[in-house]
Amino acid sequence: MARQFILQTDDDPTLDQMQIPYAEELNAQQLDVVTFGTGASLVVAGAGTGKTRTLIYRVAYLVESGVAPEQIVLLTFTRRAANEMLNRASGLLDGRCRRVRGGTFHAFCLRILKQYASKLGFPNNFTMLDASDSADVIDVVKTSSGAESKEKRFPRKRTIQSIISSARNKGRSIQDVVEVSYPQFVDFTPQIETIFEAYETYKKVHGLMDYDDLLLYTLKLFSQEPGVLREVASQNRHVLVDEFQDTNRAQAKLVKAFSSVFGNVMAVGDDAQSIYRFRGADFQNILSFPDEYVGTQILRLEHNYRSTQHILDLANHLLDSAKRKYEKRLFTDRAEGDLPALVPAPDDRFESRFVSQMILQFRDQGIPLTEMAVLFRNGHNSYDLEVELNKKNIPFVKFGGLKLAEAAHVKDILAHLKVVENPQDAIAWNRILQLLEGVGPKTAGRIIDWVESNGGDQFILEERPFSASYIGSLRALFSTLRAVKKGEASCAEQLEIILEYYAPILRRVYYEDYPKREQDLEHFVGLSHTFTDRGNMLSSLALDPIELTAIDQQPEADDEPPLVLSTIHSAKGLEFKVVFLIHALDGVIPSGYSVGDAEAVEEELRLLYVAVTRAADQLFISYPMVQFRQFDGQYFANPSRFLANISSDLLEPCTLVEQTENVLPASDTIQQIADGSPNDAGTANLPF
DNA sequence: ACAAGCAGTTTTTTT
DNA sequence: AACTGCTTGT
Repeated sequence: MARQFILQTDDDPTLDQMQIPYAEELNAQQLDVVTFGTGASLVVAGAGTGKTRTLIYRVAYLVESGVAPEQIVLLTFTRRAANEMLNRASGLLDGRCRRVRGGTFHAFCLRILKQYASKLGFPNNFTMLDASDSADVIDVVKTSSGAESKEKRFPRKRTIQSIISSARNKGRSIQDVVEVSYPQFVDFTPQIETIFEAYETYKKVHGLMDYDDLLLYTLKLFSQEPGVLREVASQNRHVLVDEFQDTNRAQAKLVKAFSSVFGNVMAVGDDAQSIYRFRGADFQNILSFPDEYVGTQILRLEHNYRSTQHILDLANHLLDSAKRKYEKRLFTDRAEGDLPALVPAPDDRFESRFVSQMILQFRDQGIPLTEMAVLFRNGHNSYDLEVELNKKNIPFVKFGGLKLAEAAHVKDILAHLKVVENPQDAIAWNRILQLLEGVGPKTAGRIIDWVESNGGDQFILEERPFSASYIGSLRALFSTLRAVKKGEASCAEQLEIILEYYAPILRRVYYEDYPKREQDLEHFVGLSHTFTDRGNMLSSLALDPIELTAIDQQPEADDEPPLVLSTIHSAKGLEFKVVFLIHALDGVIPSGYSVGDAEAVEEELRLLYVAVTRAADQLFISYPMVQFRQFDGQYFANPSRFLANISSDLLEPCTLVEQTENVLPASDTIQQIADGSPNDAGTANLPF
């Protein structure tokens, strides 16, 4: 090892000269993290141990010790998390903290690539592909590369996209991924490999990048251009990484690269909360961190401030049953509170009525809706509940599930913007051309070829190698694109131009439900005022998608702050006083797709752990006993295998009973009734 | 030859 | 709700 010379910093303020009384506001472990000096550190932080709070104080501390805020990089999992942290840090100290750079790995890489794209042979106006755009590229190259087989079992475009993405994220070969995760398609491995190569070429030719490219091309840029690496890394005096257990190989390498000049990295994570294995995350990154950074200090946060002992007991029990043991035992000083409740409901409807009634009841007791959350494994698990909440006029926001930019009509208008931004973007062209009457895949392809070879990027139609049946619509399209491109119009104005052109198309294509979609688009235009330029807006929407339901809530801003509905994945890092976990069925959690793969089932168990540890005071786990399916009608569903055989000291089984006595005429309330003796191990009352 | 419409299947989780 | 395969219509 090279000799180290330590520079004395005697004029920097000491702890007691700082504005914030760190020693008073933090416990000893937290203070160690916050005041950590230079070099590499790994913070192993259990759920609810004040990890976010500690990071915020760390940022404030660094700023107070004289580090320029713009030299601090805070990498988080969502932009929501980054903004929240920086806002809180600003509240703690002052506005300087807002100048801290940060966001997701993808967003951070995008900013670098927008600067240096040309060094990689990409135009700097390259456009982003989301997962379904990527699948569309695959659809195109599948046919043109002749790899497609007429056999029935050829994988769908979405599946091929997942295979390719998985291989790239895990740094493995296509063959490996197919053999391990998609054994049913082993026979098609050569074709998938061909498609993969064609896919990579296609993106290069058309100036397109997918999510994985943002990470991988940034790494490529760094290895190809050491000067760029030095330039970027020398701006990062301190690198802080949240949720390190959910980073993949590429992200771990990026952290190394970002910190390669100063060597000051702090990675914070919890191996027990790793829930993104499916997209290449590897919690081994935590375990190998000390090997990667010689001299790493390992710091721990173990004191849970969030949950009652009962909730922690259940959480600890779940981890105990994991095959791979996590050396973690959370403890708290908090009073015991109520036992977590396991509530079987006869069916979906009962479950929804139960949850919504309990929510109203807690609200009457003074708990604001925002302090409560309903969590579920899949985005669609909450459909029935959403109907019930609407009926009862309970406002809610939903995180996870369909995103605004993923809705077909929004993708349509965004595709018009993309074409103006990057006329090479054949996928966007394809989308907007097929909206024209009389234009299908073949004709769209021919027009795209024409655009590429005839400078159609000026959107001028002179000759007409086109059929009369659609030349009119094509003219209208081109003149719209010219109008969008020409003016110095704002994003919102550009969208208005497109919308005016698109309105009749919307009505024709989505004749069944266009009013709803029109509303979405209007909200979307309103929202676009926050963006300054087109390129920025397009990439922001791809990287930090806005939830579709978040938009419905906007107009009535002074309404009661809403209840949170969220997939467990999207609830990461959040906490609530009251948590309902619904649809806790076997086949839902663990997902039916995971059974058979022990590692995948383990991840589902961690997912349940994450859900349970979101709760501070009250936890209700419910499931419908009967499920409906399209063809075989009703069938009985089993509760999650993770909840079977849990002692009633940890998770209290409860029953739901329909109210029989009519206290109120139109009462359809569900009444919780003690079944048998009060201390009977089998059942219990819920506090009505 | 190609588009459009219909019927039947298939759907995790996210940047 | 979206994708695939099939049939019909231009």
